[in-house]
Amino acid sequence: MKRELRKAYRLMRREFGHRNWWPGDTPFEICVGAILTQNTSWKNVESAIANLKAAHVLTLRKIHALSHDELAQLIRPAGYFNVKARRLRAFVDTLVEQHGASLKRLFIGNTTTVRERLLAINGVGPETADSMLLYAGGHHSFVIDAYTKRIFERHGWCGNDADYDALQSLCTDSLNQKRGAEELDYWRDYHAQLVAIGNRYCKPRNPLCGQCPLESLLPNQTCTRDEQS
DNA sequence: TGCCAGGCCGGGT
DNA sequence: ACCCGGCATGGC
Repeated sequence: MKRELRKAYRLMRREFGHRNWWPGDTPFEICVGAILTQNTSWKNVESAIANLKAAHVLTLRKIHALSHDELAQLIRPAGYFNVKARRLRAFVDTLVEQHGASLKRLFIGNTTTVRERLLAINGVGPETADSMLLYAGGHHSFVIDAYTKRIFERHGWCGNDADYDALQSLCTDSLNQKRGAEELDYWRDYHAQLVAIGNRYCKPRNPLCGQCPLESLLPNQTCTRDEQS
């Protein structure tokens, strides 16, 4: 199993090259993107981010100063704009009130502590927290998402009942052969590769297309659909 | 046209 | 401890 997961990376990497992810010019922008992309396609998030940039408000202080309605309208293309405006505010409020308006300070400490800190913010769940930790904070915290679950389940690497923590443990325990910056890059790119696979090949209702680089890892070539049971 | 997208929260059992 | 409805736009 562990070997399978590492082999999967080599196959994806061969197909896509190093993804050099996450889209975002600054750590703060990455955090904003992490909240905006909740249950939403990245395309819509790009347009919301573009609005924030065009309005020159993509900074901690500026967002902090915006009214709810101003913020909500700017991020409208990302969907759930009222909810997400509230969540962005909760995030920047916490930064300002508890961490001296400094992202850097938010990320100081061991990964477990910082993760708890993030999860305590209303609107920041496991995936959002791990995305911030891994891509903005430089912490070794593996990101699990809907793609990860779908791909792992399809390949028999987890059951239908696997929850976030189970999948994260699986990844962490299987992909921890490297150290330091090398592992950080590995985990960042691994998740990026899964997203690429998910966007390209592993859609919910799509059968296998015969093109997916992970196809050779399937336990049973005759099993071509998600919903077998 | 309906279904889906890189979740998370709050209220009800 | 689960289960579920709600949240909303844009792309195919």
